[in-house]
Parts: sequence; structure tokens; C-alpha cells
Amino acid sequence: MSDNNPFYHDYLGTGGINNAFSNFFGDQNPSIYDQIIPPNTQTPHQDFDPSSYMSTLTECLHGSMDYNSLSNVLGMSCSSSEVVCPPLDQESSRKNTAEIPLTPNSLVSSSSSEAGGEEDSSKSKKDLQAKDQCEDGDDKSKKVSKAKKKGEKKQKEPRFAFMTKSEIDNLEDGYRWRKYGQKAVKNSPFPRSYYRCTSQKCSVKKRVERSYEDPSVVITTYEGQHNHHCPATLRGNAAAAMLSPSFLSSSQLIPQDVLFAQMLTTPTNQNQLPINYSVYNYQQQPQLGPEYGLFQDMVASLIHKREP
DNA sequence: CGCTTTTGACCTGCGC
DNA sequence: GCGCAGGTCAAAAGCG
Repeated sequence: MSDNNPFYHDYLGTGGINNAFSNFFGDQNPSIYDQIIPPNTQTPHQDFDPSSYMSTLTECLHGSMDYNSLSNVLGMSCSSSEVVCPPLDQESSRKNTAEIPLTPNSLVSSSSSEAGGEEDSSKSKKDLQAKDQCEDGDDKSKKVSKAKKKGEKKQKEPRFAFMTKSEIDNLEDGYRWRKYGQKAVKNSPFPRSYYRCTSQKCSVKKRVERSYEDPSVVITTYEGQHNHHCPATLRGNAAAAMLSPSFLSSSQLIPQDVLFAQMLTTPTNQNQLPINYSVYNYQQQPQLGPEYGLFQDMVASLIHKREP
């Protein structure tokens, strides 16, 4: 399944996301910084409307807009991919699922217990487990469950994956989360934590894991869209800033410990793996300090990448 | 006391 | 069919 995922192939490549990450940000291609984030890109592009960008992203993150629209705004198929992504290499498609902490499933919904039927899936699973324990007709319930899940499987929740350089694992994003699981990731000393939005009727989840190649990098994957307002708009990190409506509308600040953030958008199309993706990088400019807004930088990078 | 975190068990999908 | 890995559950423990 992952063989159809261009993100998986192009971006993760043979070395997984961490390797790709270091490819982008490491020594192997230092010029990428200049390509993605121009040092002095502070002037908006003529054709770019920041307010439109802000509202679109905000709407999308809050569930009032589909991710295709967001992808359009973000320029999913723009030249950024050409700049950022390594060329498609068949060799890179060789099995590497087990080598990366951020698996295809991390960015691409494919497991049965997630997404679409999220709200019901856990409940049905609970019920199923209870039935399995109490009744001997487990085959029956399993079949029902499977059939149910097959139907639900078609629905996929969009995901955002942020890679943020931070000492803090669980980046504050203004929402309240309850941790419901933690799993060791193969070939990684760092576990992956699973969080669920504590708001009732909100099925948004997020995964937090640390890159094993660069422990300073935190990979946060959001799944789903909040159906409620952000309970608290907090300063604290790039993800929070990006996900915070107030940030998007007022260019809040970012902390110093966040050196850069990378935003990956992976729109899903039912059971299909994402066709397009986009990579947005942020690197704090030391000479400017934290007072320099993340959004401006994102916009700047976006503008830059969109320029012919 | 209520909420959150921890953690082992369990379930599911996928590749072989 | 089997094994592996990711994802989830839920009881117990922790915490304010």
C-alpha cells in the first residue's frame, strides 16, 4: 500500500523520514535552506494574499474546509515539491516500513481503527471486546465488526504532520489532550505517544514521537479536525502557533526553543494514499529572534516557493 | 474525588 | 496461516 504513496517514496526515501529530514535540514544539502526559506523574504508576494491563506488554513484546521482546498492554498502541487523532494527513485520504494518511526500509516491513514468511524470505532471495539469476553459468539461479533469497519475504512481523516525542533515532546497547541497509549517504535529508542482530544464528540487524535536520528526533532501528527473551538490559545510552540486561530490572525510569537518546524500536509482521498503533499519549513532567523512570527516565515517560504 | 498517565494485553492490517 | 508492527483498550497508579 505504501508503494503508492509518493510522499513515502519521494520524501521518506530509503532512509525514512528522519533521513529525509536530515537531508532537508542537514549538511547534505545546506542550500535547501536558501531554496525553501529565503533569508530575507519579508516582502509578500504580489500574487499572494496572506489573509486568504490564514483564513483558509484556519478554516481547514477547524473543520470547515476540506483539505483539498487547503492543499490548493498551500500549493500542494506547486514547485515546492520539486525543490524539496528527492527525485522519485524506484529503489527508494524498497521495503523500509520498519525502519522509520513515522510510518506510512503515520501520515497515511490505512488502519482500520482510525479515521472515519473514529467516534464509533472505539465504542464498537469496546463492545466487541466485552462481547468477546461475555459471549461465546465472538465470531459473529467479529464478523459484524469487520463488516462495519470495512465500510468505515473508506472514510479517512486528514492528517497534518509537523516536525518541530523542540526539547518538549508534547507541544502545547491550545487543545486539551488525553494520552491513551504509548508504543515503542521499531528501531527507535523513543516511544510514540498517542493522544486524544478530551473534548466530547471530538475525535481528533495526535501522535507524538521523537526522531531517532535527530532526538531534538519532535514529529507531531494530527489526525482529524476539531469540531470545537480551541479552549485556550497558548504560546508555546510552532505547532500551537500554526494551529492557533489567533496566531493565524495576529502573528503571535514563537518560543526560542523552536528552531524550525516543518509542516507536512497529506490530504487523503478515501482509501487512496495521498497524491500530493507539501512541505513547509520554518527556520528561525537568529538575528531576528523569537519575535519574528512563524506565520510570516511560513508565508515567506510559501511565497518564495511559489515564485516561478 | 476526578482526571490523567502508565502499561500490559489485545486487536487489526499487512507482508511473506 | 503466521508473525510482525502499529494502534487501541482499560485497569491500575499517580496527581492535584
